[in-house]
Amino acid sequence: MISPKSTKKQRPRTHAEINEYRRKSLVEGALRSLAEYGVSGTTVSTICTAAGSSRGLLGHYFATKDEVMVAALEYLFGQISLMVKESLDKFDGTAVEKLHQMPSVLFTAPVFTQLNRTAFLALWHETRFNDQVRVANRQLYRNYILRVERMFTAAARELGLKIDARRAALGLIAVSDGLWLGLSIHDDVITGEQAIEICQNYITRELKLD
Amino acid sequence: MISPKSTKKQRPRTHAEINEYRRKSLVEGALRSLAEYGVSGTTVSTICTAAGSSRGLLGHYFATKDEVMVAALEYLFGQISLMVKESLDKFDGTAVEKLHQMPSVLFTAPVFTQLNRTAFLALWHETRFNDQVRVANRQLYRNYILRVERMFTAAARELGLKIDARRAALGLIAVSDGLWLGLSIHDDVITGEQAIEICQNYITRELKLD
DNA sequence: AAATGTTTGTTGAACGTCCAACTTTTTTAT
DNA sequence: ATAAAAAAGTTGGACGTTCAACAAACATTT
Repeated sequence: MISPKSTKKQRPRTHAEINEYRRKSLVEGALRSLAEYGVSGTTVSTICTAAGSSRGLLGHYFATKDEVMVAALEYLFGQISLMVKESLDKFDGTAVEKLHQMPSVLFTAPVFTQLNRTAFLALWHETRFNDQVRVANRQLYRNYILRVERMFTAAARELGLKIDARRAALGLIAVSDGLWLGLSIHDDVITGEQAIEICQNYITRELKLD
Repeated sequence: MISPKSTKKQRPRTHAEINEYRRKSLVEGALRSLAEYGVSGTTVSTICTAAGSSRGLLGHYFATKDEVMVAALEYLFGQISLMVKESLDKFDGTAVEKLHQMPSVLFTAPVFTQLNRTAFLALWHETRFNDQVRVANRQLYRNYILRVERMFTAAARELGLKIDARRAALGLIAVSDGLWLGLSIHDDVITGEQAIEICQNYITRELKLD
């Protein structure tokens, strides 16, 4: 059984704080339950236990379990996007260097954790079988593709290259998704370092740098 | 509700035939139930209904539901491997041409069907949360990597090239897995043709043909 | 004291497993 | 070759469990 995540800040007092805290707890609890037990093993009980609340509280914040799943997907996707963005912003370099740096961010902590990988796999499954989750994921996915596409466009402009930025973006996302999911199951087949190498190799060739 | 698949051959008579027929029916029923309802929606009832048998029969052929899942993964993986192998054997060409042809096989029917894609995603999820399925998948995956690696080795030898065949194989598998799973959710984001193009593009660059 | 947040109790439906009765095929005895 | 016995295959209901959703009671903040 998952134990509730230890809270760093002290327990919130006002209603506004409580609302935010509980919603976040429940969403994070859902992610941890999904990562631990999978889709079929995740129930309202396991989510609430992981969130450190009682069984019934979920109904206070979400109308249905599906709604929690949507919120969990948006939260996970948003957190990862934010972490990637922050890491790349911190990394001060050209557009080419930033693009090249991206796989390192994707395949190291705090993005590349067992929790994130496994929860992502479970939610990916949900995306196929849960209409609400699918709709939410489609939009997130579209935006993700656009962001990567823009990175390729910027890098190509820097190099004075003409490339098919969309195809390049789709390819890179496919490679990294494939490695993310493959690695989420078989840690012993590929290491994170190899994954980074494969992705960087892809970028290098797409930008004709070799 | 899924209707049982229409049988082409007439009803089997001998015990040996019946055993084979029923086992296959149940495994295919499991795949169709997984593709239709996902992991959480697949029950002994849905499997047996899809297989055209009564609820109780599953216990006669498999000790547990998990055992059916393992059999379903092995069956699906085996069927796809066989179809790819047959398509490539039929295609009479050099090792380079065969490798180049592989994505076309992976991303067109009868390999690239909604049933196969969706069942595969569901089983991939199972692989993470079901020990028996994970063990089975690990071996299947290893063999798959080795086969693709050998194709790259053969192609490189033909071209008089020195390449990292294993990394090339892992990369191609990652791309195609990513596209398979991405496409199985969002048909409108990428088409099969684009997926083939992206994979062939990867192979071309790995073999330094551009 | 009113509103909001939270826990606990209840309900009906659906689940997987088990199993006793039934049908069909195969073996044995004549 | 035929009939009886045995084995194998199949069915659907009973059982105990678990679930999501609902309802009611309790606690805390405003």
